[in-house]
Amino acid sequence: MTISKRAEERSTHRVAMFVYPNAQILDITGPLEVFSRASRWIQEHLDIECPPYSVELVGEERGPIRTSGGLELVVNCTCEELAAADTFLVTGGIGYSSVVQAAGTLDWLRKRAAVSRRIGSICTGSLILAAAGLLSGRRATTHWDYCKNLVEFEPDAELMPDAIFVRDGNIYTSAGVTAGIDLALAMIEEDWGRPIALRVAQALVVYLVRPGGQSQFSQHLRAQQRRGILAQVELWMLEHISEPLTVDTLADVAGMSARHFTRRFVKEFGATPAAHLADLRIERARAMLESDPARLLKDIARECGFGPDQNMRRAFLRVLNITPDEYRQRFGPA
DNA sequence: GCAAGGAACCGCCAAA
DNA sequence: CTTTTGGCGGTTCCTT
Repeated sequence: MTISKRAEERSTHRVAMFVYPNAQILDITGPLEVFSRASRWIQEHLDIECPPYSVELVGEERGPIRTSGGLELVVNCTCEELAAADTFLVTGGIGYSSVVQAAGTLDWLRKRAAVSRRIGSICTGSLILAAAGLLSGRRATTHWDYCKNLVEFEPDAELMPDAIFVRDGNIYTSAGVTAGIDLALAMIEEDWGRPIALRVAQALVVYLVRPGGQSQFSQHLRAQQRRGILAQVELWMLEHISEPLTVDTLADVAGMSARHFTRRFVKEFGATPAAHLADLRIERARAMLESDPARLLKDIARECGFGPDQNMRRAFLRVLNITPDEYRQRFGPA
């Protein structure tokens, strides 16, 4: 078993999670569970003296806070009290809207970011990082329904709307709710290597069934709800997705010139024809990876219109920041 | 991982 | 005059 350098250090890494009233309970408990379970597993199996991770909840004040689900959590460390944390995570939830207006808190967050090894956010926590100016010039993601807000807070961020999580330097952002679990697993993989992260993930899958990923929003359903010639073209694309499709072909189907078709398409879908086609193909491939563990990647690639499986791999990395194989291991049947 | 060729994209301009 | 549409050419991006 290969263990990264960091594993040989005999200190406990502090993971601080910034929470606030009306934070989303799963954003907090998901990563918390991953880090504590990993900590126990690593200490037990690698015979390490002190636990590799300790997690604490940090907030404006000590004491109970009510999460958006109505449950109370106890903040055991205030912002002022927090010593240097190795990993600093900002949770999401509807309460984010108050946090982004608190200049003092944002200022404090900037200072934490400067002294932490890595900063992460879950769900709408990305908007808090954006408001603090920490995502300027960075690739980032957030909950699919809040992508617009992220761009408003930080126009200089390079938004990756479909990614499960995105790492840019020492800043990690993740998509909605359960993606926080994937984020925590990625950090454990970085610290301890892939085999251990996978063992922790396997242990967790037993308890955590992924309740909501962006892939559950079927583009086919959305296409059927749209109206107009471009919607018909989109349905045609879905029906012919395994074939090689060019902009010229699609423009013919729409009965327009390629130039005009592209213009109309971008206006309607917010993406260029090729980019949207890639999204449709990736969604089809994701569904296959999630449901069919036996199907070969090269067959999935062909059926989804990627051609050789290298093309699918590149498309996955480009859009989701993860390879098809890794996607299957994380989200395929346990 | 790299180079070459091709496809996609986009700004610009003109015509209807 | 504005809006819609199509063509051209340079640049970027992707596939092979």
